[in-house]
Amino acid sequence: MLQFTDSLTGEKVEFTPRDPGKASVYWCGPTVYDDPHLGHARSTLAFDVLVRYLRWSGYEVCAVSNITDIDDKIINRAAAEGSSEPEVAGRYEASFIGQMDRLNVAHPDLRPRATEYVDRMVEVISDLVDRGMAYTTASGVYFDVDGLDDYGALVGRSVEDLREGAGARVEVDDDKGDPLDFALWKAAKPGEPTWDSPWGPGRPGWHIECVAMSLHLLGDGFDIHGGGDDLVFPHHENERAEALGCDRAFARHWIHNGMVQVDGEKMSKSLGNFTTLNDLLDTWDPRALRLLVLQTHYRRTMEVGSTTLDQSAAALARLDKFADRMAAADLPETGSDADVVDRFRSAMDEDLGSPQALAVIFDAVRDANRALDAEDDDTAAGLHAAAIELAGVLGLELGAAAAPARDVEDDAAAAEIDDLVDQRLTAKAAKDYGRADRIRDQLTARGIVLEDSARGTSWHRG
RNA sequence: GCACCGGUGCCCGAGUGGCCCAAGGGGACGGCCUGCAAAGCCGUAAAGCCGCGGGUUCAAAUCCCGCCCGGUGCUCCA
Repeated sequence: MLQFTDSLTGEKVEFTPRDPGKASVYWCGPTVYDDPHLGHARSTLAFDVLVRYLRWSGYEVCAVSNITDIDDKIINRAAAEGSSEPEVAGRYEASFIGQMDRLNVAHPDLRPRATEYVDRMVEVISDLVDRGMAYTTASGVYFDVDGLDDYGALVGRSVEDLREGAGARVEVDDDKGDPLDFALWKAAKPGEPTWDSPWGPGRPGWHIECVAMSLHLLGDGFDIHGGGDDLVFPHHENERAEALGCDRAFARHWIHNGMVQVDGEKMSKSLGNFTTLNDLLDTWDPRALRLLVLQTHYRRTMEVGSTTLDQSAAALARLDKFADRMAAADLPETGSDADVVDRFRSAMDEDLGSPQALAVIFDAVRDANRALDAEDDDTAAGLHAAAIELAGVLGLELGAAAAPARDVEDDAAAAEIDDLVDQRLTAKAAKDYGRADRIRDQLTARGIVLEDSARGTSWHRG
């Protein structure tokens, strides 16, 4: 039985879905104003694994993740580059999806866009106004935090506490009755995209889109709402306030993933330790990043850097070699080793313990290799099947065939290298090892690594 | 400043009262393989006590208090 930490209570809860056998999951997708970064990757991977695991566990899952395609930053970007908001949003939505595809992230069942939900947002806001939970000013419509008993419950702070912090740091907007109140609808400003509303032309505030979309697509009291830790406040707190302000049951459970650090520091553009995902995935196999993410528990802060990526790439290479070795061994067809599967399930059921789950897989790999060495093909087959199946549950496909295609080598250079490799083999056959080694050294100096095997010699760039 | 989260071997990182004299991965070392290597497989060592100082307990990496360090949040960043 799956248990996970519900960030609303901070306690582990047993997952008991609203509808038996079904799981409804919503997590916050990106605001598409720039290329995705490591943080997006980690968060998306975390929920990808959650969804995959729920499915594998037998749940019928409906997974929803949004695209926020209207927002201050998108407007600013469009203005800065002299293009339009839809153009900016479209470009970075495509960028996001493209990078997530490289990471083998399963597409959510539904991927709603904020701009497609403005009417429904207006409905939610109207409801809040009718119920006296929100008020109108010249600059827009604001949510009245005092109307809700447990505002601050998600972030674990009292209204007074939050107000103190807000008063200390935030410019209080004259229009707002309380510094904690937040905009549901922003009145139109020159040059900004606008939609019609009962309060005049304008655009939706933040937070509101996720409420409109999640409740519409998954229904009241859906199971799990997730996102990065940094969204807990104010984003998720405010979403919750909006839904509860309408007297509607919101997410039954909340799951938040930890942040990413680079070299022990906050990852940010200004620190210059920031690699775009795109560049990173050009340099490392996307599966190495997934493996790295899985090796850290999802709630913890994790370290990403060239060192840790290299380490994961090495581990991945071992898994690929394992898969290839077993595939070549012509093992009997068999199901996954039941004990390994059980241990994997125990690990994942315990707050999605992917690090331990991975340990189970690595143990199976070692044991399968040992079994194959001992010519115990039946044992090897069951362990191999389990390792492949369970890695798949985590979104990892193994084997050289699963690795991304390398850049096509320059034909002339490749032909020359092939020729040298042949010459070396000839020398070896003649037991002229001095010459064979000189050729190998020459190739090594060019960054070419040779691998001899019973089937001949292959080479790759080191 | 306030709040929350974290500090575990050379590195990444599990573990949150006894099953821990602490998983797994990387690296190191040794063996097998090889003409020798590389790759691969197997194995071994490595934390003198899990940031520092107190305390609770029969028992703590795990709970409490203080301190140091890192991160996140405090109006729009996953």
